[in-house]
Amino acid sequence: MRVVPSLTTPSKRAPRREPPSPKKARAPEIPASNGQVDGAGLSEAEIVRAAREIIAEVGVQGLTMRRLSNDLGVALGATYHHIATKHDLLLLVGRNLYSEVSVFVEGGTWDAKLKSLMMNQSAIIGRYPGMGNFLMTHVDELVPSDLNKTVREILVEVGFSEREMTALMGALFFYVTGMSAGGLAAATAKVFRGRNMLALFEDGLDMLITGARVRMEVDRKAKRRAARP
Amino acid sequence: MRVVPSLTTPSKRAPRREPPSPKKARAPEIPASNGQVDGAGLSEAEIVRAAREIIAEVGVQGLTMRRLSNDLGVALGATYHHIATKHDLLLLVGRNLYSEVSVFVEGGTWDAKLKSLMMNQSAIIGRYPGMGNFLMTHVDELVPSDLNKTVREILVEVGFSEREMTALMGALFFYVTGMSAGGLAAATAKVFRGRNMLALFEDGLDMLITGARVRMEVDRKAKRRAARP
DNA sequence: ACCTGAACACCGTTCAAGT
DNA sequence: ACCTGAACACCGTTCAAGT
Repeated sequence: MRVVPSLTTPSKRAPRREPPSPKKARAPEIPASNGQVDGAGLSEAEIVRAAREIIAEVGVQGLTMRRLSNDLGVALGATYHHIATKHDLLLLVGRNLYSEVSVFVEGGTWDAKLKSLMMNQSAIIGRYPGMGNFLMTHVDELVPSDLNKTVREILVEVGFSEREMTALMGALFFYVTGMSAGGLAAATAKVFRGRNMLALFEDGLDMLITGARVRMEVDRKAKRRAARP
Repeated sequence: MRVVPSLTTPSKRAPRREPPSPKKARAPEIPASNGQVDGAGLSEAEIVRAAREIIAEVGVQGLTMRRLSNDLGVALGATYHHIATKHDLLLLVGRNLYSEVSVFVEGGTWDAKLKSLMMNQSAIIGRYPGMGNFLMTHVDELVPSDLNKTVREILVEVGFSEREMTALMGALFFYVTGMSAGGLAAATAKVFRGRNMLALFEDGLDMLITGARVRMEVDRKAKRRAARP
């Protein structure tokens, strides 16, 4: 799975991309009043879309500002006119991915909802090799995300204290993102020798949620007792 | 904390390292019968030690094969004569770190032992910026480690089933390593706005272990019931 | 404002040549 | 066997110059 850049790979570069066409071949449209026609000129959204495509194919490591520009049909400098650094671009991609996770929340009970959300997140991030890794190291630059808010609402409603909630959210984030980044991807991993990685992922998730429930209930009881005279 | 390579940093390189001295200044010793005197000539162990030093100072990103060679007082090619790739070097460093985690296990009960082990791991890995991140993505190339075996023994002894154990170990790994890599490092992170990151780390750990205990006990009872006529 | 072409200062990795 | 010097094929980022 992992490409070790060594003797075995004579040239890392793909056979050769199509030469930089003088723009995306698209019907010339009447310039809209906002001055930004869909597809005419580079837009942040278009760059992010192209970046996602590349990452899905060759991972974050394979995403190169040059290759990105090539796919967009522009010179390297043009891309840099819209995005300051590769780091910024990955941040945009990350936010873009998170916005897709919380669209549909399945399940009735809070834990079912939470679980579906997390499985969803892992599935989406897992599709983009190297992204989980990046997200992990840059949590602080990525929140608050929509997903974050959604999870928060679910937990507050069932009576989680701020402290327990924060702990659970942190644990969930690192477990899910880490699994998507490292474990789930390598299905043949020997760490969890035995079977089905997805089943193991679910087991761990259940474990975490169970622990959170127990602690939450203990916390609740303690509060009720304190409230009684 | 994070160095964004941009305008603000005119030159990423440090002021200038000492010029490559014609070898580590050390007393010439009688060549031992195994042909490998301590410090004479490069050894894998010495390279790993130097690499750890650099990573501790400037992170995995700052670890450069050139800088490493410079610190070792040899040419770039010399380092490559002992280590095939940077990837391999990081693997060696990772294993080296893990070997230090499981040296002392504190606590009497299994969960206390487990917790001390995990806190220990997080402390060690947290000292080497970027390592957690690397370990995360290369779990499969790093096990079985001593730490892995130690944890396994603890869990088997208290009666964890293979399945529950694997799930817990996976969850622990990603939680602890992820936290060390992303959350714990950025003490000023807004994600866990509020307070003490270390306390939150402990809360999450407790949550995870609690969940594991509950599931383990349920599993045990089910087995006992099945055994009864 | 937006884009091109070309450069700068790095990387990891390889390799002929020396001892 | 072990090491040096120098190269190769990349990177991310910048920037004068064009339109």
